[in-house]
Amino acid sequence: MLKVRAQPRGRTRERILELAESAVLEKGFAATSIEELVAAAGISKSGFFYHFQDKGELAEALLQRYLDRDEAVYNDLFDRADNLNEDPLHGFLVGLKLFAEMMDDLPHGHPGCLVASYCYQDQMFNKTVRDLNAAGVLRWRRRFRGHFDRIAARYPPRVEVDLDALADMISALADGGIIISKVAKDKSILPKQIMLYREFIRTIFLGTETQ
Amino acid sequence: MLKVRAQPRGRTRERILELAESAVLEKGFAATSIEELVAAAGISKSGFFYHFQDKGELAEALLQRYLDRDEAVYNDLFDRADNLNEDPLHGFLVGLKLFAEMMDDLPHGHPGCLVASYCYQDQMFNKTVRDLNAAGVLRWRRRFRGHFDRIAARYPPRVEVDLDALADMISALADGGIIISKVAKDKSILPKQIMLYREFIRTIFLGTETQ
DNA sequence: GGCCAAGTGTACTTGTGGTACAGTTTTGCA
DNA sequence: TGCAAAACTGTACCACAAGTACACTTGGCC
Repeated sequence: MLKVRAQPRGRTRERILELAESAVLEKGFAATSIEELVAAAGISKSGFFYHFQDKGELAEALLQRYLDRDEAVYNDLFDRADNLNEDPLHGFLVGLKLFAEMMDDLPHGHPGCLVASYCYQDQMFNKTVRDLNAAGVLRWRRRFRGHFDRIAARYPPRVEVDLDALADMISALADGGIIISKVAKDKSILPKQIMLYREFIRTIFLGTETQ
Repeated sequence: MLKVRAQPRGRTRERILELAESAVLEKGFAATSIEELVAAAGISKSGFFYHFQDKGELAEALLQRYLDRDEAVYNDLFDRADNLNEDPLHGFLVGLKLFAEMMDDLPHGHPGCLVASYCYQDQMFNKTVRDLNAAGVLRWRRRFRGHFDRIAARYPPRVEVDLDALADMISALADGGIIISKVAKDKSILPKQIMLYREFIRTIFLGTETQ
């Protein structure tokens, strides 16, 4: 190596995580080699093992970072939407619209969901990572279930639905929408699915006769 | 090897494909080794390469088989439901219910969707495989779009929706539902999502006031 | 009794994960 | 300014799995 320059705290680790995330989303975890990561990050193999004990620790850090970021972004988005509006239903509908717009604004479409990626490589990971993944899904359910409880208190549902299932539906639709978008190479599919979900929520709590 | 017994035509190949499919759905394609497959199939490594030129050919055959089976199963299911009922809407609603029940009856939940698995390991595959995957998604869209055209002719939609997006929604929800089911380790999630979708279809074409 | 599908056996190359450890540079702080 | 700790580098290894190549063998069937 020509340049030998230690980075400020945490910088290199972040860079590795960033590179690893996109590689994992494109090829999967098993096919992402440490060697390609260190080459891209411009460090040596030893540098990698300075930051992570082994590849499994990378997997864990990667997912933890993803879940943390995800939660921060969507908490912010739905809180902002809620604060714009007194009514819980209309606040949530604004949130869903912002969500759809955010997905629409991604220049190359959504890069992929680590939870989904890990799900299809389950056996590669230890219990800690699998539990982390499960907790991520349940967190989404709880977040949206909270919205629906507040909404249902004011707007009795016009359709008989299980509110937990309705909360899971947004996770399923987002993960599925990402996949269909990626496979069909049409980035507009995901935001459209979010907007369809929004339409469903609207008819559940407001009915169809009000249109 | 102690036993040297050639199998009747196609038998061994099928066995490899069967073993490969479940292994790929559990660990991903890259992490599925040829060695473990041949060990499980009770043949030698050379035997594998007699049936498949390389690992890529296995990937292709695997996906092709999956898509063919998938199409046969769902064509049969929705055709049967349609023939039970004169009305296109009610026939389709019966089909969705059968679909949900089928998912509910799987003893260990849905084993996973190869399309989704391949999607998150995209860079591992050649163009043929990727095109095959995309064609699979478009086939689902066309199938359901056909249903909606027939339904909408008789029941003007009560909610403004894009029928192509509505057709994609079932693919997204199925793929997403599989993921959420697997990650949360709750096999009931997927059938519930299908039934929620069914409820959405019902309100779109019948409205909420008829309930 | 010969053909051919369906294999076996063996040897090889390459890539990857992981270990070990001594040395070097940079940063942050007092 | 000086020093300890952090953040690396370089080199040299090991074990093993993936994948390749190819000559050889077996058994069923017409």
